[in-house]
Amino acid sequence: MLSFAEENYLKTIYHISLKDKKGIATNAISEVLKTKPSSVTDMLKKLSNKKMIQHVKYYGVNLTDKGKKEALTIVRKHRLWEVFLVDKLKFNWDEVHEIAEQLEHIQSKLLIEKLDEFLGFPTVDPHGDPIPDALGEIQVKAQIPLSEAGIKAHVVVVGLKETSPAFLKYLDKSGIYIGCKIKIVDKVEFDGSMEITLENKKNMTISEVVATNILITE
Amino acid sequence: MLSFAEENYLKTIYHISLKDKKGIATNAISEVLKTKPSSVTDMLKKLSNKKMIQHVKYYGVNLTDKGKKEALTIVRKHRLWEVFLVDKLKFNWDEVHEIAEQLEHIQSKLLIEKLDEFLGFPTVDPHGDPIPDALGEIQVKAQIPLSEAGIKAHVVVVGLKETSPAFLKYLDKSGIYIGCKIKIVDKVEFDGSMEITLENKKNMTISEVVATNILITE
DNA sequence: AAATAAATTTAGGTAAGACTAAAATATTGC
DNA sequence: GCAATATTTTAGTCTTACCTAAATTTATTT
Ligand SMILES: [Mn+2]
Ligand SMILES: [Mn+2]
Ligand SMILES: [Mn+2]
Ligand SMILES: [Mn+2]
Repeated sequence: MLSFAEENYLKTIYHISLKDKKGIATNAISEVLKTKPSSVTDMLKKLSNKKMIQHVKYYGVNLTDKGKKEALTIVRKHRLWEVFLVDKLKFNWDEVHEIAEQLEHIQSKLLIEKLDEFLGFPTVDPHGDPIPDALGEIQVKAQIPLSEAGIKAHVVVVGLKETSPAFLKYLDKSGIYIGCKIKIVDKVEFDGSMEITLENKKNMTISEVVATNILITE
Repeated sequence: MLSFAEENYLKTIYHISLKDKKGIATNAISEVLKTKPSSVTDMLKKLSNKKMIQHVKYYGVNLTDKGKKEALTIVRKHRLWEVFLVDKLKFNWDEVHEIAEQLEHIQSKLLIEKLDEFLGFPTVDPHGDPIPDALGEIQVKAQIPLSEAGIKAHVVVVGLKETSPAFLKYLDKSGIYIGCKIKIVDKVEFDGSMEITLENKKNMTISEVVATNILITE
């Protein structure tokens, strides 16, 4: 069994490792977790003893297979709970992270299996991030800007580049949200704008700026 | 903010206080929480400093209004989560307690309000125990044994005195569960057995032993 | 009314997880 | 290549929440 603190460190190391492929720096972890570097060093020793990480003094850490699996389990739980909060409890997608930070530590395999089923086995969370499956496999469908989708393509919105309130408000008004399906009807060469159809058959035109800031798959 | 440990102590003191109206003994708390009496004394000092309890050395503790309100909030969260686990995730009622012990500590007022709404504002949990409302008011309908219900009465099963696997199995087979409605058709004076009708119109006879171990309201 | 037993508190200690200050090591600039 | 700087680790504290052992207080016997 891992403590809350141990789980949070593993998850943080995992998240940093997606950018930094090599050894993760003590300072990088301390910045994310808002603890002092000396506290990080203490924890690294403990996680190293538990074979969750490999730690080379002064040179940084990497997750072991065991540690990576633990981290992915926590990420899975976090994202499933976020889906629950948004889809079932009608939270806004920008209100759920802090609560999921707590819920991700609840211990019960059966609970997560049943929650997954209750939610209809979602593959992305409300922010468009992929949800690892029960085996820790994460589906890394390439996320491309909507502006690069081909004509006649059917795509799914999975994320945003821009997250300013103004942009979110515009999307909300337009009926575009993470997970919604879009068909590309036409692209205007002149200004890069696109004609699209939403799930509800609503037809609309979006500017190139908007299209480059919406990330899709397929 | 209260720690998990502090919340667990308050909840335990509250539960004991439902039986023991006077000062709660240190030993009683230590038995429930499976900690040593000396550890309980330590915690009582802390809770006393926080004005959650009144502690008279060697004579026991009582919750203050503040402490009682905190305890009821935790009970409310525990029971709402149990309803969620049984009603939505299809857990069995005997599988949910341990998970609810964890979920009851999640901090978010809004979460509990939304969960309550999502569940349809339930008033009892899967074990028939009442759920305090957001203000900490608890509906205390008297629970009486089924054996004491009058002829022709329509009653609702709200709890059990006996919880042995054998008894639970029998109830399951008979179609009797917490929340089910029962009509009393007749009582046999000779052996105390009762003839009842279930919601699904099924007629059956139950022994006095069974009738005294089922708790009902109305 | 002592003596004994039971309950409770005090004293002192441990492990987890944070901290500060100081030492050790690595990196950078000239 | 070496001094200055940045990073990381070590050493020593603190708080929380537990523990054991011993002292204190209350309850029960005789
Ligand atoms: Mn999140
Ligand atoms: Mn997310
Ligand atoms: Mn319970
Ligand atoms: Mn219950």
